[in-house]
Amino acid sequence: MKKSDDFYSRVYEIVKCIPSGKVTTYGLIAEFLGAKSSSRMVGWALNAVIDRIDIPCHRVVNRLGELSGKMHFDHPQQMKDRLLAEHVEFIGEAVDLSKHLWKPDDALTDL
DNA sequence: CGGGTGACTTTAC
DNA sequence: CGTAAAGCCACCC
Repeated sequence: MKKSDDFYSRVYEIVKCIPSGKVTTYGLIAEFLGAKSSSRMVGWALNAVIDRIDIPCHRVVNRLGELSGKMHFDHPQQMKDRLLAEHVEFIGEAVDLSKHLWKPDDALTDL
């Protein structure tokens, strides 16, 4: 495996590294990749792999912790349901980032 | 190269 | 809270 293929591949690698019970944001991933303004591409990249269980797209939320991508799931409720199953606490419809925010930097330890 | 796109973000009304 | 618009950038054709 290469450490850097494309922007997309990097997104997948990072998302796959998100530990259970943790979530991250599009902006954080994009920023980590060096293109903080390409946060949209992060979500778009996930949409291309939404079918791959290898990539827990449900652990990626917007900067407020809202499940902005749930609408793209076959069953939107599943996104929140999965997070709840991973002991992720919610504040209304948003994840409690103050307790479950994960940074790509933490992946460096494993990569 | 250029145009279209988007699961973002920010500002504004 | 809602919608709108702009900025922004990588990918695809």
